[in-house]
Amino acid sequence: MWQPVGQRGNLSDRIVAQVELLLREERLKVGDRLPPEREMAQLLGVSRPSLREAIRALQAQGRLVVKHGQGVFVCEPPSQKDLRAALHRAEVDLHDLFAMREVLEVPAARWAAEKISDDALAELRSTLEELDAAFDEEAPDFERLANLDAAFHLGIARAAGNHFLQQTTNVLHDILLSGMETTLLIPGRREKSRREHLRILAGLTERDPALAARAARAHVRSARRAAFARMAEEQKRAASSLLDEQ
Amino acid sequence: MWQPVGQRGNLSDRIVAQVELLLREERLKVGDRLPPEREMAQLLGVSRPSLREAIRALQAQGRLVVKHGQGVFVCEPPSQKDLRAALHRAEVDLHDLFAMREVLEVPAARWAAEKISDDALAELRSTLEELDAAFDEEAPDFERLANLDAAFHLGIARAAGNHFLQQTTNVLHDILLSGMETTLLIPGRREKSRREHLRILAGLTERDPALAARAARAHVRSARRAAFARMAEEQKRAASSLLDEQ
DNA sequence: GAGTGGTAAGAGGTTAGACCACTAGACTCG
DNA sequence: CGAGTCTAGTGGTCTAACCTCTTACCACTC
Repeated sequence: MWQPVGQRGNLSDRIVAQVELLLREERLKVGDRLPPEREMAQLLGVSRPSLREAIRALQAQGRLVVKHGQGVFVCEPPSQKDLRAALHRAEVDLHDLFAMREVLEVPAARWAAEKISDDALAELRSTLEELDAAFDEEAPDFERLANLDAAFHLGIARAAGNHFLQQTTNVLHDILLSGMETTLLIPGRREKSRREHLRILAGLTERDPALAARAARAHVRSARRAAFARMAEEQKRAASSLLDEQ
Repeated sequence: MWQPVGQRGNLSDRIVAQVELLLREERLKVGDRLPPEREMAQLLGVSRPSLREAIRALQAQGRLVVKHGQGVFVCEPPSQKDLRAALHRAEVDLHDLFAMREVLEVPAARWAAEKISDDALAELRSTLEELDAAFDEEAPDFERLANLDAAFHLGIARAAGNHFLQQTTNVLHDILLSGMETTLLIPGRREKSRREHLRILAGLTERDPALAARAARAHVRSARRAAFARMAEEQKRAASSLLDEQ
């Protein structure tokens, strides 16, 4: 399992690659403890500082967690979030993200309403239907829901016919997804979001730029309110659980 | 700048935090080289391995890039890199770029007017003075003019306080520069552009968001008109020279 | 028997100093 | 003037030691 690493490239990069391989092959599973640093360094045929650099890099990527006096452990993939500590920093960025959504998606809806094709319109409609169907499944797949929601907005950006706008919207939604900051699973949010989406779609169908733009603005603002409300809720819960522990 | 780090937590984590702070405050800018590891370790009052672990972590996050034999450098935030990579593949035309300038720079001016600091305001003013001086030189350097013009608009995006807006504006102006699509050298354009810049600056100075936003919109539209007028002109000239050759 | 405290083993944390490998630019030679 | 060489400075790696924290165990006390 812990063969000496190969030849090319930075030593610690090679170590990182090897550990990532073991993670992919699930020979290292979540919760496993790695060998002690000294021992692992010997197994890999490297020095301890080099191994530690590799561990640092994997820690920064959220693949490993290091516990002083205990060992190095494989932790959950970052998709399953529990990083309560990062909430504060996330909030700062979230303001920026939603502000940018409004900046980008309102003109996108306006331009799309002027020039969207019937095909693209049909595609948007079917995306919304898929989203609706995905909600009604027994075990709604969070990632699928988030992707379908993003697909709807990206479809509008594409229909707007501005490549720069489209790519920027792409990156923005990537960041939103990776931050798992979607509001879809908030209780009561589903119906609201659904109505808002339909209003945007109506604006596009009517080829009414002003209507589409208004609907897009309303949607982004509503999503933002929901996101911040949930965040405040989570922080309150985190604070009270801290008190309970005392 | 490189004060010894504080007390709590892992040493290399504290170093990471300090470097991140310098990056946020833009005391370290994209492309900057960090001090040599040995020197930097001494400045921070830590050992070289500890510093190297911190550098590894920041490298894994994509904030630093290490070049053997050269040094450690600050690189673009990942989201900006993604956007640039995506746009490299897609072809973007001038219509798209100017449309996006309006989308981005109008809100930028509005937000900047609400929160710009006196320092940032002074910097913008001096950028405009430099731009004016550069015009009056015997042999105006086109690249310098374009960079100063971009610096003014990027300064506004920075003052708007939204990182994503700032990064997107960065990429946008890079593309404009690389396409040599600046309107500054068009006859009669200098004075007009100067007046428009001053109107934006006035809006910021008055802390009047609506005024700043209107001035920014007017400026982008005027620049767009100038660019397309010149382009039409050039095409006409090209066509007539083609006729002449026959 | 339950609770308390000390102790030691083993984990990560940090340091020092040395040497290797790569890069760029200055220098020298043809 | 060009091409090869040299050198200074950079990151890359290693060794070996010591520090600090966590845990488990065990003797001690009540």
